[in-house]
Amino acid sequence: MSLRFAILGFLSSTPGTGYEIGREFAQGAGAYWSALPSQIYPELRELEKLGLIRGRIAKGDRLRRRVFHLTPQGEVALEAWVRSDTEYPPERDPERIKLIFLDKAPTQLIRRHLEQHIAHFTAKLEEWRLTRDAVARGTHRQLSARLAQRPEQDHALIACLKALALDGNIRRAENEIAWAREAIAAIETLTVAEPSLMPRA
Amino acid sequence: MSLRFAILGFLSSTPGTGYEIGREFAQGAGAYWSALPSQIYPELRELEKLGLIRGRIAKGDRLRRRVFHLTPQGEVALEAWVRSDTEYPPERDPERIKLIFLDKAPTQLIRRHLEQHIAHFTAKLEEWRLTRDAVARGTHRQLSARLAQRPEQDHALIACLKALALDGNIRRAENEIAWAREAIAAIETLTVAEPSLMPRA
DNA sequence: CTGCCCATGTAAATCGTTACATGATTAC
DNA sequence: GTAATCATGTAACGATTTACATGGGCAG
Repeated sequence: MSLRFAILGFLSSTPGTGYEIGREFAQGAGAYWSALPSQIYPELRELEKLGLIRGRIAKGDRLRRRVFHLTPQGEVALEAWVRSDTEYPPERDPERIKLIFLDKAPTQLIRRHLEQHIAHFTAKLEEWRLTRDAVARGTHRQLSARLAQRPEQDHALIACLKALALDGNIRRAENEIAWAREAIAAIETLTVAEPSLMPRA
Repeated sequence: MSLRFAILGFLSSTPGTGYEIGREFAQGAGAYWSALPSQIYPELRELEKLGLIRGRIAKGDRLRRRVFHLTPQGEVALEAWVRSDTEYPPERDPERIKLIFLDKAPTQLIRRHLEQHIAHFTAKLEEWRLTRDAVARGTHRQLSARLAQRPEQDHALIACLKALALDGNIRRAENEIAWAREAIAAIETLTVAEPSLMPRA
C-alpha cells in the first residue's frame, strides 16, 4: 500500500500531475520510494475513484494535463497512514546473497563485486548529499512548497524530518562503502596469506 | 530472478526439501533473502523442469518428502549468476517515507516511530549476531555442510565471505539504531527550543 | 485423542517491471 | 523538420503475499 501513500504524500506538499510524481520518484523522492508511470497513472485513477484525490485539467492547457490535489478525505487517509505502525518488509539483498555464494570465484572477481557495491552507493551518496544540501539551503522545491502552506512555527520540524530521513540514507550509503572497503581488505589479507598463491622461494 | 538463485545457492551447500528451504529463509538465509512456501514449491518445480535441480523421494519415507539437489547444469547456472553484475533495486523504505510526512503529528508520536525503528533493528541485530557467532565458532550448519564438500584450502575464504555478509547486515542494523537515536535527540532539542512549548516565566 | 509441528501444495490477489502505443511541445 | 522532452496511458508478464486445503507424525 505504500505507493498509494507515497503519492498522497507528494500531493500533500503540492498539487501535481502524474508525470511530475514520476519525475519526483526518479529523483528526490526516489530516495525512499519509487514507481514507474505504468503504475502511477492507474493508481491515480484508483485514488480518485476512492475520493482521496481529485484531478482537474487546467483550462487552456493544450496538453490536457490533469493536475491532482488531495481531498479532505485524502488528507485524513494520509495522516492515518503515516501515524500507523510501520511494517518492515523481509530483507532482500541481491548483492549479499551473491557474495556468500561467490566462494568458488577468483578473489579478483569478488573484489570487482565489492568495488561495484562501492560505486553504486557512492553514486547514491552524492545524490542524497545534494538533496540534503538543498534542504539545508532552503532551495528544495518540494520542501519549500510544503513549508509555504504551513504555519511558520512548524517549519523547523518539517525541515528537520526531511533532513533526518536523508541523513539516514546518507549514513547507510557511507556505511555500505566502509563495509565494502573493509571486506576488500579482509579478502586481500586472506589471499596474501594463502600459501598456494604465495609459494616460498 | 533472485529467488531462483537463492534456492540454488541453498542447495549448493546441501540437498534439502522445500520445507527446509522455507525454514532457512525464515531464519539464517532470511538475512539476505526470503520467500514463503507458496512461492518456494512452484519454483522448485520450475527449477526441476529446467533441469537445474532434481528431487527424489527417499525410499521408506512415509511423508514422501522430496529431497532436491543441484544438477551439474544447476551448478553452472548458479556460478554464472553469482558472477554476473548485480542489479540494485530501487530504494523503498516504508519507515523513512512515513517519517517525512509525519510533520503534522505530535513529536511524541514521531519519537514512538523512531523507537520502533530501533526495536526492529535491535531484534535483527541480535539475530544476525547469533548467526555471526555460529559462523565464527564453526557451529553454523549450512556453512559446515558447505565446507565439508570443498577442499580445505578454500575453507578460509568460504567462511570469510559468509562472515563478511553478516557483518554488513550487522553494521547496517547498528547504523539504523544509531541514526534513530540521534534523530530522537534532534527532535527533542527542537521541541525544547520551541518557544510555544516553553513560555518564558 | 488432541494439539503442535512437519510437509506440500493451490488459488487469488496485489505489487512491480517491461514492452508497447500515441501524440503534443519545444529547442535546434 | 527532427530530435528530445513532456504527457498519458494499456497489456503482459513476473514477483510476492494472503488465504485456503490437506494430511502424516509425534508428544502429552
